[in-house]
Amino acid sequence: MRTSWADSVANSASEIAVADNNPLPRPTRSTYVPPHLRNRTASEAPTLSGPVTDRAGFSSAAGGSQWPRWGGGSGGNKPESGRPAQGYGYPGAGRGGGGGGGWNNNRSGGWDRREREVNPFGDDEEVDTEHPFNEQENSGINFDAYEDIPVETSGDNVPPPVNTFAEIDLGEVLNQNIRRCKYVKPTPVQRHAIPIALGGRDLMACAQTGSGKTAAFCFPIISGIMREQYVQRPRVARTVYPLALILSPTRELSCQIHDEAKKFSYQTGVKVVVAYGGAPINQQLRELERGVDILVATPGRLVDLLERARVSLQMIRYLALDEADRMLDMGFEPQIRKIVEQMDMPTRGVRQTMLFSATFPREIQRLASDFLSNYIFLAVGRVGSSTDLIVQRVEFVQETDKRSHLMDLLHAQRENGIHGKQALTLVFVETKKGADALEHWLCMNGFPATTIHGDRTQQEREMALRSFKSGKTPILVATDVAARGLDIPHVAHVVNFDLPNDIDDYVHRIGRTGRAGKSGLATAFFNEGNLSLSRPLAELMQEANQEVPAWLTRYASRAPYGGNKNRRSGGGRFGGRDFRREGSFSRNLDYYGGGNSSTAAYGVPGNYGGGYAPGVTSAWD
DNA sequence: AAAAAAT
Repeated sequence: MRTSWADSVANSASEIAVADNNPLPRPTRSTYVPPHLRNRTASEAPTLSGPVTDRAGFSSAAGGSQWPRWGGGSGGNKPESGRPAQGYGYPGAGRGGGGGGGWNNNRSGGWDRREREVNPFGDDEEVDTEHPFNEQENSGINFDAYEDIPVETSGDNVPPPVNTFAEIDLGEVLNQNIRRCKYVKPTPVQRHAIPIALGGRDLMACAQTGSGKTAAFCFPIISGIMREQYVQRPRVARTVYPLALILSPTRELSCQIHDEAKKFSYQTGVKVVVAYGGAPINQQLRELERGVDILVATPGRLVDLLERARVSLQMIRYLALDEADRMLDMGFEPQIRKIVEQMDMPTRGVRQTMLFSATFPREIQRLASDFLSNYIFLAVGRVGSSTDLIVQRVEFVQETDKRSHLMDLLHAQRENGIHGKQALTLVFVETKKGADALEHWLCMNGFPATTIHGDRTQQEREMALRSFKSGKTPILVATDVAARGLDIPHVAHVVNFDLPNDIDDYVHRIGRTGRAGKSGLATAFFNEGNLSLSRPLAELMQEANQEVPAWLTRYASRAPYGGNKNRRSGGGRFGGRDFRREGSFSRNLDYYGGGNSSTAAYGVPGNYGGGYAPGVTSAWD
């Protein structure tokens, strides 16, 4: 039987009082610490925030600091990754003044910020330290859906995966937050990616957001920053020096990552700030000035901040690109190169770089390798594993019939729904104008809808998302701005009103449902305008054990090879192969290689039974 | 051709 989190917390509250040897003040409202008693550890090291081993509550000092102490002057290195000794300079040295020396620890501004930190978990209850990772607890993630998922890794000396959070020494404070999040055991991507990241290795990972991808790169980053005894950063007027940078392709996704990272870093002293366009910059500047360890950002706003010299990347130790293939495609690549290669960020091999996405076209992998050093490639998933959870339907609908067809779907859905309530339905269209038009039409016809796309103000976008999540407008019409990464609970149905031209986009779109191991439905409207998608779509559906309509198979068999960019560029659909391994020996398996072997890929159902089939797709972000 | 991302 399931025990609620609140119950177990209540039951163990008295034990905690004894068992908890965490020196930090509790986040309870009743605990008032007068100013003169605050920040006692800091008084032992006046300009710094105190030894992090105290703050983090690590069970041992094993490993020690992975990086050279910035104030110590010793040129240590990261033994695990064999990085060269780093001769960091001390930018701004001598410019600071006064008592504490010329350094400013941005993480602690004279008092311990944690005492004022808003509890992102919305309660002030303690967590169960007596029964860490109690298997009876339930995070809401359906772990059974993740059993026996095959994993492919390549690269030198891949650290072995772990099976439990307890096996990883992330630090007690972070462990508490993991329990507060009700994560009982790591998801497959976390099991593999966290040890790799903690080992200081660069990583290219194909993984599913719904199963905790954000945590997979956040935990090691937060833990790594905490493990620093302290970090001394330059003090240059109005410039801040984050230690970690997380980039994502949309503003809403950056916000989401920020929210998650804030939860994970609660009470750790690690400060997370988000910066994105469309919102007043002054507020973001103020947040930055209050100190930042982890900066989550969209590229445009970050470039702005860098050009204003309000942010410097020279202290960056961790770089994470979420939706990395998107970040490196034509639209974004120049900006990313500018940020990573042409500003003041430490070079690859000096910083640690982690790229995450589900889809990783070979061409993008090749590009991405510019940013990586001796990296490990990780692919988590199995033929049809995740998309098994999403029922995919394709219907032949002429352009002129799409609206009435959608109306039929929505009516049927409403009638089958509980109390006649409309289930959350996400409708993807091709254009911003089309989104507005469809939204208007739906509203006119009695279906409360809203829309999200790049022509709306940021306020409108955020309002639309809130209104959808809350069920106030249970239909959200969206462009591809909402296709990737967004974790919207309870999306029952994704409708591809207009299909995308790229199968990877389709994979990301339908992945907005069937999250966290739950089931979902995806319906696509297909017509002659989508011929180039017929082959990859039919393949994908077949590989995911979906029913492929005969008419679609016919279209697919007639469709010219190469109509889809992924066929050419090397597919990145799951099953994701490390492009470094695609030498001549695997030519006959390389369905995406541009060779004629690819024609063998289609219509060979015999391969799909077990294990990997090359070029397999799933809804893994 | 469209979408996203700075003002």
